Amino acid sequence: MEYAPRDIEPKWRSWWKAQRTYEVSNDTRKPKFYILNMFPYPSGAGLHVGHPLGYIASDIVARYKRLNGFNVLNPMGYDSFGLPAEQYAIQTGIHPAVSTDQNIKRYREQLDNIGFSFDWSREVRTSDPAYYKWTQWIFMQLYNHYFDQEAGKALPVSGLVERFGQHGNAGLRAACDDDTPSFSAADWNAMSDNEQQLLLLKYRLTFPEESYVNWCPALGTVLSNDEVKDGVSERGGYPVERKLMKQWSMRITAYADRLLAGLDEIDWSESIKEQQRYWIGRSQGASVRFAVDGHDGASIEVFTTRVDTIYGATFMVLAPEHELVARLTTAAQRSEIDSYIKWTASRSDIERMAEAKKVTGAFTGAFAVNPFNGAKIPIYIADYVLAGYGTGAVMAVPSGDQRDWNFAKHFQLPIVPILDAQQNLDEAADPTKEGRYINSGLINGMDYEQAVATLTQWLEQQGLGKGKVQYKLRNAVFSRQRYWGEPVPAYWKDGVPHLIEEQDLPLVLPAVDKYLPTETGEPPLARADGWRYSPEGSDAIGYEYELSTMPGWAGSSWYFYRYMDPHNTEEFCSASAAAYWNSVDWYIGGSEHAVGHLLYSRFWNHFLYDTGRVPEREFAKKLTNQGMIQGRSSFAFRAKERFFEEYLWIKVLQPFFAELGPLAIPSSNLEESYTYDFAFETNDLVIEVTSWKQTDKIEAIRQAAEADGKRLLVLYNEELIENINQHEITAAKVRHALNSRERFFMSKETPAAEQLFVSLDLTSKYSTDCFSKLHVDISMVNDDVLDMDKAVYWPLFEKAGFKLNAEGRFTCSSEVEKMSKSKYNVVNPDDMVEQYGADCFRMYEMFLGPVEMSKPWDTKGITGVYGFLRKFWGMFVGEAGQWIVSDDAPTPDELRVLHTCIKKVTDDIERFSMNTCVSHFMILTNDLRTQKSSKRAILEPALVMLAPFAPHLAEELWHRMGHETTVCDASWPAFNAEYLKSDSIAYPVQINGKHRGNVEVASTASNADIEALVMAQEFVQRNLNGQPVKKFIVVPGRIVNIVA
RNA sequence: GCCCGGGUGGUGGAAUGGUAGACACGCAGGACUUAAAAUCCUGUGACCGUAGAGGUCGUACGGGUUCGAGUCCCGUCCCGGGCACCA
Repeated sequence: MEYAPRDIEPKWRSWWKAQRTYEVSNDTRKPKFYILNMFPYPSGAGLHVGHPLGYIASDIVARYKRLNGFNVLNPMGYDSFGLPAEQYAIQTGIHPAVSTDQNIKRYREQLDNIGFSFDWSREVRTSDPAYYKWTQWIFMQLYNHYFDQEAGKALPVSGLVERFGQHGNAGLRAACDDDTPSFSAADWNAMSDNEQQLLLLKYRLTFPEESYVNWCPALGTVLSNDEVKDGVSERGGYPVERKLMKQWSMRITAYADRLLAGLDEIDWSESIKEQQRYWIGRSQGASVRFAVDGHDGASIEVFTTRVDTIYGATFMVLAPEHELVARLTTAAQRSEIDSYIKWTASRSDIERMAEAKKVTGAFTGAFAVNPFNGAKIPIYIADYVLAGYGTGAVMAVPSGDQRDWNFAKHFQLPIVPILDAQQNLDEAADPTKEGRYINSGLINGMDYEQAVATLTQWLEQQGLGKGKVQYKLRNAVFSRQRYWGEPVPAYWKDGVPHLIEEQDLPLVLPAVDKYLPTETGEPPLARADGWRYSPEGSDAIGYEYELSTMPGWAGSSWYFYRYMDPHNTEEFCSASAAAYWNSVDWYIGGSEHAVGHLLYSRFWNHFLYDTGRVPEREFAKKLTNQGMIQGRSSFAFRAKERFFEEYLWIKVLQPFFAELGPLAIPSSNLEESYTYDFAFETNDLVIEVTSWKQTDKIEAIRQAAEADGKRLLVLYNEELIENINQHEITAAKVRHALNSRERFFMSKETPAAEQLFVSLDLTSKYSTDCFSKLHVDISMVNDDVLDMDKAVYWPLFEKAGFKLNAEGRFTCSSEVEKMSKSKYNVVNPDDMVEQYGADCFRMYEMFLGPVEMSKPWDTKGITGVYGFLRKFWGMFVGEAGQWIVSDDAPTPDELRVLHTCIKKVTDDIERFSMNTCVSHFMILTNDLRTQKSSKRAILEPALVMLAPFAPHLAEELWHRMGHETTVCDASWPAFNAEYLKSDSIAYPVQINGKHRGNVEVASTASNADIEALVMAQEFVQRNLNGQPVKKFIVVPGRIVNIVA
């Protein structure tokens, strides 16, 4: 009986469901293993073949670990808040919860089809109030904590209040806003309750603050930096402006040091760690205050990583947006500064990038005073200094910094060497730290270490600066002006935020009439009736809730804990569940989340760890990035107006021109230069090519022709289309008009075709602006040839004509790009599963190549995997459907084949090399079939090994073998090296590193035996050709190399 | 410009410093068939060669280390991804 996945797969899927095969208990003595996939956003497009790649690989690991005696947590859920559902709601009025629910159903069906071992009883959805109750709860914990630098961790704000009442904030080392004032206990106690609350916000780990955001008026929302591309929104391409808004913010900067240090503890890919390090951007240096000459009280603070170069600072540069610029600019320089500021404001990011090498700037007319030597140095502004980074000011040291050097050269500012080891300062800056300082007052003669210590100490004594560590990392904006997200559990009273009571959680999203911002620009939640909170003791009207919602990363920052204890109504996760599952052992997902999700999650996890709620500082021990599956897109070329002119010129009119002489030929500026498209020297006919819909144009040309005394032939594009594959017909029309005496020729019939597509291989004859390149659904294209029968039903090809190639076929071009519905290159797993079965689909996805690498999807090779599964099945079940597995004792050869496979597959799963596992199974099957072997002692272990890859087939054959419980609970076969031993070893023999032949040697042979045997070989002597042997190398079990 | 990947047959890819190209696709030839499909068998890096003898070249390019390099080191080029005047 043939292998029939269509019969066996649904059967076992429902059996697993009935048996609850994949439900996992928290209560077991078994060692645990927690494997996790990044959960998907359930988009309306459904699952495509790229999604399951990581899921299949992790499912194999999950099943493998289970076979090895682990209690495996392999959960799945949905990151179900998100913008697409909201956009859809705006367009259709359908509540995002409804469309999200539908999308999830579809995802679930597709996922179920592939036979994953997910424990669906633990599914989570971030948009479920029972889930986001705890997202809100964690938000409240963050609000109620501050980061104490002394303790190196988060502590309750209640402790802070107590401390303020007794000591003020003197001596407190805590993460806080830069503008936090110093105050005494008396100051504190004299404050009103509101004033105290506002001050506490400067310490809380989440807090509202005015911050610049990327505001997109068209979308009515705030976008993150990575949602903005080239100054417009990535989605929709709407303009984005910088706007100051009150936003909730997360004080992630408090954890910068720990987030950086934690990277050393975890087995994540180096590229992700590097990206996070860069994002955190720690730099150690000093802040120095420069007085401004003639402006008492004004000072400019700079941060420098090279305080040792301060004597070489010959000018200062401020960002154009720096707050002091207006004040410092002298009357004489004002117009220059104003025009520079105006110019920089007009420059797009792209321009700034493109001209990165160009030096621009303007002098303010003011001078700063170097605190060390009192030197007055000019203050410039330039847009290479960023307002948002550091203090927005740099002390420029042209001898040590190339950018400063360029600037100094351009504005003819002095370049002062400060180290005796600096070289060639005429040509470039030299950033060395070697040598001894010169021209450097206090530190002359010192080396780098001494200089930094001396200068920093001096600055601190003088109160002019201090050693400082600075991070690029900014606090994370946490508000979104959107509807479809978690409501923030806070309300506003007299301009001060307050949390709602814990017992009132979850704060459920209210109904709104529309999902758009209000007319006054408030977020959609402002539309909700009665969106107010009435705490105990307040009047019935209550206070307005926060109107913004949480960002997408809120719910995904802790979901890995919810899977451990998904139905807990008392806690986000019980201590016992967290203690058992501990943290994620292996996390798998795309690298695009490197600094979004993966950094914010680590931040929340550090916080939860500080408050004693989770057992580990880092939530995932190991992380692997799966590569992207790219799609192969197909494109058809649609003719533009210009094509028809070129077509007439090339295919139809050439002979006529040869005869009658061309007067006008098409060119790109044809319409302006010539009245008609074509005219002849010796015939009074003129030709116009245009669409039949252009009646006004045709009439105008007709009048012009009459006035000129020309006879006019109008050829419709549409009539050319109808005869596009037989240009003789058009030629005949031209011939007829040329020879006629009539004045005006125009087709009377209304053409049926409206657009023309041109086969790829014909397009090269025409100029490139003759065509638009349009995506064609890949289901209609086979080997770049368009299936015309299918194409006619496709909306793109409505009323279309096709110019076919010489073989009468229509070809398309193709490109590899990201798989996406809008590119019509999506391959849906359902079709593959339908045709070949889930097991085959799973194995083929693995067989494509290493999981971590991106690769284009190509279905061609799937028949190879299908053939393998049929052969494997065929070792158990005969052609007539009879069971052909015997209980005979296996031969040493069969055992050797089996154990080779056990070893390789075991090793390769551990190192996530699934493609080679599939190869090993193929080799095993090919070997056993050659030996006509069907013995239970061999096939049963092989079947268990195959089970993680092809679970349905394995379950079927496992039961046919007489087992009643699931193959998932079998035991992974143990490798026995004994079976691999053989009596002889075939040594490859190299002479001077070149392979010359093989020699079969007894495995017991000594090196001397081997040498004697090898030297006796005819091919060895022949290749040595009489040369003396200098060295004879035997690598035991591997190779022999003779050096001559 | 900086950081991280990667570059191996017609294609996807394999190879703890030890016979480069496993496994699969595709292609070619053959078997079965009236024929086709399916299936099975054989061959398949390039080149030279009278062969299934034998040989030369070959893992982006140029050097190096080594008995031996796709793999390690130095330099160059190209492709992909990320960041971008970060003081």
